[in-house]
Amino acid sequence: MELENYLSVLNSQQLEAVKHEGSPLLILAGAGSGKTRVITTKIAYLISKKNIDPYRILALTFTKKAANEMAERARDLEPLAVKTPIRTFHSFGAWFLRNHYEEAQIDKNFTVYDDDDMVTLLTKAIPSMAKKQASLIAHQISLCKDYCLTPESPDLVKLVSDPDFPNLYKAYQKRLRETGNVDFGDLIMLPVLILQKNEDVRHHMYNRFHVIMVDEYQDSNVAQFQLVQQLCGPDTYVGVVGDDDQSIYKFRGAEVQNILTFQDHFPGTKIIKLESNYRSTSQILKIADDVVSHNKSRLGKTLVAERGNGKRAKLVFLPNQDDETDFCAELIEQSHKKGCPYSDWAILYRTNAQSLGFETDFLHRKIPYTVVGSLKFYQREEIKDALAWLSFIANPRDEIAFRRIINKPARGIGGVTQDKIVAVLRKKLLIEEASAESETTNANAYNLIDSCYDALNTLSKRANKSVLFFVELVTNLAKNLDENLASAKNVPNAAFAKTAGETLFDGMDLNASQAVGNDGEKLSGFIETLVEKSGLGEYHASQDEISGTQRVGNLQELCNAASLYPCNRDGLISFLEHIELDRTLELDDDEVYDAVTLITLHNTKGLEFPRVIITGMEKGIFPRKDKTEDELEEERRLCYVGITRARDELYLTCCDKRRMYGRTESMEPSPFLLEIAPESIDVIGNQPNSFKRYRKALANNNTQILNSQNAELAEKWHKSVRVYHDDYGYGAILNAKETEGEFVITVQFETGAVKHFMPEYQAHSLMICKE
DNA sequence: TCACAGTGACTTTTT
DNA sequence: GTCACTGTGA
Repeated sequence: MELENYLSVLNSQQLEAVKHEGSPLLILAGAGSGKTRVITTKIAYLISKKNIDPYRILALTFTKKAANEMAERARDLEPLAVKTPIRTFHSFGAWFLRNHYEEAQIDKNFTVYDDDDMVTLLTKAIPSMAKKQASLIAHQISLCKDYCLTPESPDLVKLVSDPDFPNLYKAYQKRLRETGNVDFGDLIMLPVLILQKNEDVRHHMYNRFHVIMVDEYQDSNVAQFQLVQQLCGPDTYVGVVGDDDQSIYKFRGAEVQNILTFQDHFPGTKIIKLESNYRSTSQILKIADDVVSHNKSRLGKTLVAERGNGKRAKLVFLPNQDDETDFCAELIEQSHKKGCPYSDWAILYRTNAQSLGFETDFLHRKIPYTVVGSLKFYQREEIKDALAWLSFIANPRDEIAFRRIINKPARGIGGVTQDKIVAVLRKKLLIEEASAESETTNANAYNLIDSCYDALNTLSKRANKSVLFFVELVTNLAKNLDENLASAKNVPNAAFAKTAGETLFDGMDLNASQAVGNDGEKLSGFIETLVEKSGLGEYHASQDEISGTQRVGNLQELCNAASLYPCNRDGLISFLEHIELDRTLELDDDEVYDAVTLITLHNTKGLEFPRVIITGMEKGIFPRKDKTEDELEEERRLCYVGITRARDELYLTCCDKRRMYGRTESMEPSPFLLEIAPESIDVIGNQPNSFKRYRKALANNNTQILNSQNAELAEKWHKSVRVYHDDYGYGAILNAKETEGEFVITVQFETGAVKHFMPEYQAHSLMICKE
């Protein structure tokens, strides 16, 4: 279809946003208002109508899924958009660092440490630290990096008050640099620091990117904001899209201020609001609005439904979680019998753990499903082992990977021996640092293989033999990979060599999964060899026999995932990077089939489904227990996100009892359920008493009341009830409402005095008079 | 250095 | 109920 036709289907605000130029642009886009359409159309428009080189447009998103979808849609509109880098923030950061590894003082072949690796590294950097404390510190370090604060930043104390923390952070950074690797936070923070310091790099970026677009801007953190800021030169066009009501990543450093103060940082910003919702029916939107309107801190906007009234949503009360599973399964089975595809359905939950019950039941009933965003696969021991091998071959200074693989299967190389070898490496690095030879760190840098050799004569006879065996194993495997390099040298660039109008040798196009030739050796073959030769295969096969697990099968799965990558170092690095930046296991294309989606609420951002069931709508689960007022608002936004994923049908389920920690607990309905106006939703099943009481109070016009405990009080202490107080005598209730979570009544006494009480705490002095 | 058994902690949410 | 960590004995 011609672009004109695409422009003609846009509403006036969308069209304005697409055509806007000349100043920074902030699009405030409600859920389902077609913001992805606006971004993709804008990209196509810039390329075909404004003659912008597709290479010079950069689009940034938060998840791989969103990036892929955006790329696909842009390409459909304008084939040249295939050259436009549409990336996640983190994959952009990784690309940037591969091109500037020297400035960043990291290894060219760096890999990315995840949270677990951070914790392990911390315990090695500071041996006295217990694991629990290490997790806390690791989390705090991540948060600091989200705010782009180095150990030297004076603002560090604002985030973490512990006076010892800067030193811990510093020690961690030093150890991390020694490995040559980076963590997630570095992928954003290091580029910012380099750009701030280095004018040449900055100008290079100004030349490289003339247009920068950011999606889901409400979830950007301070570091990401600074990155965008640094990338923008005086002539760069910047456009961001976001919705403050959908900001759900504060816990990870997301800063709503970024969207609220965008205009201050980018003067002359044009703001365009998109308030027409093309996704959900108005019944569903009404519920979403009922809930989110209880938030105090929001810009405030009202979505207008463009899709008619639709079906009423249903609130379903169920005895326990098994009934919840059954209810969902039967609902889906029935609709499937009537011809509705499984893929119309999505089951949403607050925590990953909740997927388990659905998985087992669906397996049993033969309902096909996919679990989206589950990290489980890459958390499996055997997968971590294989990935550690790959990481170590990619970067032999990777201490964490080294420790993981050197003694697995057991070769008699324990912690003491490992420490010795690592100490040799660290000593050497220290000497190098002192003699300032750091420029030569990369190509033939001293690594753990070298230090293994150097440590040999200090080891016991047994350890000596094992270490020798290990280093030879690694060397041989690495040779395997490097020999392939010669034959497959040009494979990665081949796919682009012909199409590139202008060649930019910065690897931004390098997408291994597209670039592997049909005939070239595949990386999967290498991994198979590795699994066999390293003894991992045998080791895990025996584990399978002992406990009936599927480890060998999982390892095979990992090999399959690598089949799209060429068998050389570049292929290995891109494979690892791909996995590190997107832990969700992708299905092979031919395996895409009709299935129910099981997904956490967080993961649904940017997605939509015809039929949605939000499960576990119980206090303590959703919202989670011990939330402060601010966090409660974020949970409420999460609820809003969940509701607005639904196109046509919405179900909310709430259980009376739920098994937790192996115990069965009695649950209360989620306060969010109480916020939905009774006329907006049909109720099915046995309403809990607290819920009934609340609704009754609501009917008595006590609309203020939020929590069910107070609803109980409100039933007794409502307006115009006569009371007697020990000190003030007789009176009548003027007003009853909830203030800051407490139930407060106002009483007019016969003496004329007006007093406020919390009846909950006045049982001894205040009583209701019988009529 | 390793295997096993007992204990305790535990569940957010993700790139 | 499950998983991971710790300490003990071989």
